[in-house]
Amino acid sequence: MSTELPTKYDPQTLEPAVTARWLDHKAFAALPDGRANRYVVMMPLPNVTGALHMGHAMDNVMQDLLIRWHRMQGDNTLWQAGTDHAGIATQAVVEKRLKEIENKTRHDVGRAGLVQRIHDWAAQSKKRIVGQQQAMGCSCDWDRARFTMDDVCARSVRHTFFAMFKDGLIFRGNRLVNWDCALQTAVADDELYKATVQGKFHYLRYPVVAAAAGEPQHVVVATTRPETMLGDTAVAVHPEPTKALRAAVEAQRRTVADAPAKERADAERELERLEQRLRDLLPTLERIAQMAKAGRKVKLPLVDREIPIVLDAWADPSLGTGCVKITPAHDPNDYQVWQRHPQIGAVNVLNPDGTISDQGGPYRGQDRFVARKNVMADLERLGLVERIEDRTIEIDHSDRSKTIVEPYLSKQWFVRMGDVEGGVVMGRGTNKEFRSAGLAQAALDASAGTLPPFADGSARKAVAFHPDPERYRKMYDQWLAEKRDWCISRQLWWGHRIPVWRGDMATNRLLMLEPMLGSQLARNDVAAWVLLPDGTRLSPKDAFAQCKGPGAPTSVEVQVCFLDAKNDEMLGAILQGAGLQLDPDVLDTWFSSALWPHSTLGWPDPQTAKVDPGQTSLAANGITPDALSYWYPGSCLVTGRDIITLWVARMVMTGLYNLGDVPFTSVFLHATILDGKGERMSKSKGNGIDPLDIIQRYGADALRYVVCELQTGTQDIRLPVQAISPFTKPGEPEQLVDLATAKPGPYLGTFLDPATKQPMDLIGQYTAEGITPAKATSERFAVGGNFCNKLFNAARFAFLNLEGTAFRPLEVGKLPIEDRWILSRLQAAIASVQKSLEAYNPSAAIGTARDFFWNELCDWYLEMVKPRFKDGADAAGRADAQQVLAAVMDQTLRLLHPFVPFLTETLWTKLNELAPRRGVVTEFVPSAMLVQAKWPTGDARWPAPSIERDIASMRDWCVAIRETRARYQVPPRDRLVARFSAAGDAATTLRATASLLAHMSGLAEITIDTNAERTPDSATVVLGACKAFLLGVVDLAKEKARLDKEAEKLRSQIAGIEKKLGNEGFVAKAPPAVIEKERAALAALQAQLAGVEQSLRDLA
RNA sequence: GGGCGUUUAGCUCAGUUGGCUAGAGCAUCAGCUCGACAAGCUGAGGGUCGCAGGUUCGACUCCUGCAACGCCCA
Repeated sequence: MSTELPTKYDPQTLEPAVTARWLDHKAFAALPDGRANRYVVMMPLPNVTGALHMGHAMDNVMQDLLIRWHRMQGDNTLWQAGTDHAGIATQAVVEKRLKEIENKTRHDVGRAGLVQRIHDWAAQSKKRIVGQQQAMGCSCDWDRARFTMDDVCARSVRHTFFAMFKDGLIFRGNRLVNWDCALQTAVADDELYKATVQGKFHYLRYPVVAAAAGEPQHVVVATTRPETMLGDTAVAVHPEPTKALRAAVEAQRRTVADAPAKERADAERELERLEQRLRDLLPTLERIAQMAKAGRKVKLPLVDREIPIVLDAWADPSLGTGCVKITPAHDPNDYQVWQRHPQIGAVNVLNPDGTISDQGGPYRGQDRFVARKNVMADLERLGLVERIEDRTIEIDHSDRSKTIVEPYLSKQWFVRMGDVEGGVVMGRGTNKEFRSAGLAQAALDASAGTLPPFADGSARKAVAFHPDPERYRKMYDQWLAEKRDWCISRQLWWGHRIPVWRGDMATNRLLMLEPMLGSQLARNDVAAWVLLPDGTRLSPKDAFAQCKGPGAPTSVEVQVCFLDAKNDEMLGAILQGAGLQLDPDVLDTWFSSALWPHSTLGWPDPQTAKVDPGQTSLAANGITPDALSYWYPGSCLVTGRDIITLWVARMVMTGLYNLGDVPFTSVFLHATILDGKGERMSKSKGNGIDPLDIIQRYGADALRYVVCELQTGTQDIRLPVQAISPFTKPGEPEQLVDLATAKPGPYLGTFLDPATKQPMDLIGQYTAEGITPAKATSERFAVGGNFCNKLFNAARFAFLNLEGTAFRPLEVGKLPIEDRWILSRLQAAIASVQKSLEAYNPSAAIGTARDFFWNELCDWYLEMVKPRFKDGADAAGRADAQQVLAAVMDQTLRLLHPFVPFLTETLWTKLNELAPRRGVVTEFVPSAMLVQAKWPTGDARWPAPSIERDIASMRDWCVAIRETRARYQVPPRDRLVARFSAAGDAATTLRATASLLAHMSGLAEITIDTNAERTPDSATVVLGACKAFLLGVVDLAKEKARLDKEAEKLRSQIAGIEKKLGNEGFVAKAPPAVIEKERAALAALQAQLAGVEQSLRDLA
């Protein structure tokens, strides 16, 4: 297949052809083999909610960079691709579409119907995501791609849940959740946003029961949500109001004293307010605190319930009325109060749909906002409203439904993270089994390197973070150290269903069932618990024994989990008959994501792991080992730091729990992509741009180049984004609209075009609403396009001259100076790129590669060898030049391949045609495709420090001469005569490089003497102790002015160094090497100044 | 409220254990269509390193305080 390079760089035709070739040849396929060195990257699975944005592009490009680099280094490389079902986000999107398009709710289509629709949506989404990833050049083994709802993943979820449930690590408990009344599910904290709404602060009077003379008749409390009073179970007052208020006053006095002038007035007003309370409010509060100590109560109006007054520091005497109503089921702070005063209890007055529950007495069934009005009207009528204030309130809203969320007390499933009595067996039944105090502790030990050694005494590997190990480990450790239980249930239909049959059962019924159930519940693949009303958890065997005696509870809760999903049908029927139900909830998405590094490899048993048609089997085949034992534990996890707690920590925990080993040993945390305003790019904010937009305009290589360049260390990346206005008429110049300053349009992700005032849709979701879609772009990517264009053209030039290149072993020492120089620089560049990649610094790596390629290879070497390719040039010199150039191109393409794979792969094909055998001293290992070629290592025979110095000196002369030419406006084509005045080493170097210097700086003739004569029309170039006269250039006045300026600059530099050296402290205390360096610099500058001054005298 | 981070040229960012005149790309200006490349070549201009103190012979770098911005947790 002979390829003809087009005359212009065109990524739009070049890149799809390369993608097709890679995929046709299955170039990214991973298969276990005999290699001991493996490199495994588990892709942070994108959501099937929608398409990828630039943040994903960063994540994917970083992974591909590492993967291609390791693949070329000969590692057995697996990049495990896949997608996440993303429970709530996906269900919300599909439900929204169902409503919009068919005007149906999920209840209209039923659980199975909705799940089917989400599967259809997910399939579409997956296709789109994979398309994006392939366009970016992601070299994943697509035949191993997984979805978290696949059979292999579902089986892992089931096994993990079963084991944890059996170990007592999964339990059901009370929890205050953020309840989305529209979607009727709990939502996680990170699915909330705060919005300011106009609300009211209602002051309510609760009558004191049997108020004695001198006691207040009412306790006044304030609330923004008066309907929650129906669920009040106490009012709280501070245990020591005087002490607390005085402390607050003292603190405020100090604030006033320290306040800067502009804040003083405010601080003083606050102090005055507190002092006022000290006088007016304190006696009442003290009295109420006394009443609380005496166990007094207030009567909760409307529902006529007597509730206690409790002493709790949550009631702040400096705020509100100093007394707080306590609604444990509907407020996080009140929930905490309940934990401290368990006797007050909790009353849940809300139904899942946001209406008032049966507990709300007369208001039952009313929507919470309707009930709010009615409650207030009724209290008003009873004279129990003291006053109402207007107030703006920050309220949590659900990101998914955009409605106000309610704190809501409900039963949820949890994974116990804290330490457990007797510890937790990790990697049970494996040869890596060990015992940890608890799940979170195991993950903490993994980052600290304090996991116990393996049975054979070898150390267990730790997890390390890059590129800032301490900072990121701290984030990970701090979160884990809280060891907070992980809430894993979600009230959704989309996801892995919680595999537990549960229900309340009369105790005598349970005992009646013992003959039938007893043996089933004792099976190894059945885990069951019996919960007594006091919370005690018993095994069925213990329960059958204990519930027989007198005083046994009349009713118990039974929970049963089967290891094998098939048993949900067979044995489930029996349980259903006994009154148990399969839990309707599904698991948190992160539960299945946490298993990703081993579920995708077939855990718990790769031999029986089901794969889809066309997918690579995970089983051993008699020749090669199974996927799990070959690739687990993996190598590096590449992700953003926001996911350290949600995902990284949980993968480490489940890996240790299921397999007794960490899922990876390195975590590479890359930068977050921000928009032009410095806000995190995300789909839900509507500011995420599609990498395909960038690819369409600049090419995937350009995108990758810039993304690599942007990844420096820990610095987040600000990426100003413009919209390409879709309202430009054909023939008009394209209009770019800066999205950081554009006015937002009617929907999230839409903006107004300032020219036409029309809205445009940047996220492609509002075509139904009739909003014109617009592509995004960012001028930042032009840099990458420029680079690729340069690479393309440099290669084209090389290829013009490489026809008929042969390989024969060359002796480096006999090559011309420019060949030795470029090989020496190439060697240095390869070493430096390698070092930067090892340090997880792609920006430094691509920077070095670029500098080598552009500033050395293109700007100097290609120019320096041109004469050897001219017609009539010496044949042997030409052959050497061809061989060296082909070798340098070979190594450069290899070096650049992980960064810009498409273009380098294309050029590689052409290089293979022109120069199939290549090398300098020894022949390089050939490869049909660059993706599978060997990573360059350079050659220890290439470095030539003295030649690097000679060329550096030649370049200095060249730049100085060019500058002088530019200053005198000598036409570029004019060849000048130069006389150099130099002696010793400087003269030797000049002689060695004279012909190159003449070629590179446009000189027709060079003479070198110890004391060259200046002609009156010469411009003088001074470099160190040497001079050059450029003949026939000058007018005297201009030359004098130039030299004066130069002398002045030199004098100021000399003065600086002299001052430093004249400082006694410096000479006495600075290290000798530094002083010596300064002295040498001073001498060089003085010599140069002497030269300039001499030149000035010559002019006179 | 607690923790972490950032602040360097018009823009986006580098700057290693403190030590040459603080760098790069883009943008700007001047000149160049000379056989790979105008997405280019050659050259130039541009910075009180957020502010105020301190340590040191020497501070972009270390310490303290302040300010602005961002992220995470509550």
